[in-house]
Amino acid sequence: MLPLAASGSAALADASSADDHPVVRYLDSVYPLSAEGKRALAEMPMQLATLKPDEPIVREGDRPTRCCALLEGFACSFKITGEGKRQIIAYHLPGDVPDVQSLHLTVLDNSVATLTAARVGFIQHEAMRELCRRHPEMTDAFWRATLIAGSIFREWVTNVGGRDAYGRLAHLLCEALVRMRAVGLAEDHACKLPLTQGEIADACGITTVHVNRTLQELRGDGLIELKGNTLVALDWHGLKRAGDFDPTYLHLREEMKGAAD
Amino acid sequence: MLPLAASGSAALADASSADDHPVVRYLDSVYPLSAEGKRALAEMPMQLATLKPDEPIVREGDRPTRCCALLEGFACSFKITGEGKRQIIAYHLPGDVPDVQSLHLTVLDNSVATLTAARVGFIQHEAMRELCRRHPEMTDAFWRATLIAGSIFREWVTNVGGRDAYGRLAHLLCEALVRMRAVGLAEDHACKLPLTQGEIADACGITTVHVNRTLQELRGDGLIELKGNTLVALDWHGLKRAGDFDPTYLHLREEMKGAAD
DNA sequence: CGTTTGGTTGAAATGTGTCAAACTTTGTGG
DNA sequence: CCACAAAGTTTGACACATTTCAACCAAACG
Repeated sequence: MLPLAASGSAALADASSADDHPVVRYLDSVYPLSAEGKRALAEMPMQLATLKPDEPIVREGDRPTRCCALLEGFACSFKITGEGKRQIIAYHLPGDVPDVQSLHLTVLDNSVATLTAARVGFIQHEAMRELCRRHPEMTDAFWRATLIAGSIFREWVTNVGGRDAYGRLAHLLCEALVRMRAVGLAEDHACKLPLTQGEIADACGITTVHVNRTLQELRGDGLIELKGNTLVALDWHGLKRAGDFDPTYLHLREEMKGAAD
Repeated sequence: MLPLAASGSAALADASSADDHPVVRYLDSVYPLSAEGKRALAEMPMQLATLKPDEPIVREGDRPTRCCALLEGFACSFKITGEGKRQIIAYHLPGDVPDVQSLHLTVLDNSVATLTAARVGFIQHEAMRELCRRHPEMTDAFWRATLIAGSIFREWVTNVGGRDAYGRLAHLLCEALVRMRAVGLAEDHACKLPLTQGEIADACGITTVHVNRTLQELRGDGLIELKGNTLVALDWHGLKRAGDFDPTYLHLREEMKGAAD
């Protein structure tokens, strides 16, 4: 793991290849980039920040002048309902830019916070626009990334609206595994799951207590092993079946489809 | 109501002003268009079709070569879960293009069907791309419309995941009223609600029976009147409170914010 | 080592689902 | 225009999934 350096303002591109840049790696997996595109992206000036777990990044109602790229660690988008319940609406992996839409929608309609210790890079909207102007492929790449995020929202509506607790959890775990694999953070059918049961609960729209009981069911059925933040799908096909999981909605590129097997 | 003409292939722009075109009207409400932009949009060649209620338009898994513009009537996007449940993930009003994302994502991840009798226009992807090339403002307008749709998905995740049946229904009705008003299909706090209780149920992730009972609660609390497809918010502020409704997520333009009062 | 955070358990309360029937409205064809 | 069929709404009794609350346990941590 990279050391979590102190805050500062710098481009992330040093001697190392642009492919080491998490945003480059993710975006390239979504929409193949040219060498120049990658370099330009990696050389974007951004203000680096190191964050602790559970730290806010941006808040609902903000009118940001910059985007936030997640470089290392995990984060989530969420809303707080009137009764004070937190609904997690998306998980973010390294390379994600959770608030790209702030380029076009002035006021943020959800908050973003870290789940784990994280390193983020803030990129001025103007720099972003300049990049897209100079390298039209970047526009397409961000477009596609945004559309995929939208597709995931649709699937989440289906998940919380249409499946019971058992199915929701199974589906969530399937998605976690596939997305982790797609960015190289999982091997075979095991990965880190940097979530407490409470955070899983807030994403699935059920209680912590019920998450706990339902996870035990999944374990009892021999589908998963989950202890100390490590998730293993003992029976991948069974888990997919339980979660009614069809990875189409992730719109993986042909070469990455293997991540879903 | 316009007569539902037989299918055919034609531009919709005749002698009448471009502003009569539903897509022009909606897109302009999202992102103000120039006169030329409006004209170009209204003159887009499209294949017209007249559809009955509950007719499929496109299906999950399709790889469309054209987009579908809803010209008249109402439609919805949905997915079918493994247990055969239908989860409605979005309602579409006249002027919507429910599957714009098919321009960038080859395979559709949800189905679209009519709710009422409807008139739709199919537009070849190539024509769409040509339009955006010639009139960059159209790219921005469709972008913004897509982002707003994404924002609505986020709110729906919150709605089905974070609120009980009473709140979900209240929220849904608030959204319906505001969106209807924004496109001129509602006056004051009344509008047509072209949905059966079953269709409301499929959107909220609850049962038809429970929708029925909960609607009675809303009526009993003096919040709404709802009979024969006509919805009236008797107590708009009470309904907003009940649904924990904050219209920020609809990203209405300043001039349209009145639709939410 | 004590303190905190997250996980686990049990019993009772409750919201929502299920099933089956009756009722009402809408639409249609004779 | 009526009569009938079809579709949508309403009701009741009961089953069940999920919540609530409270307590206890285990692991992580300074």
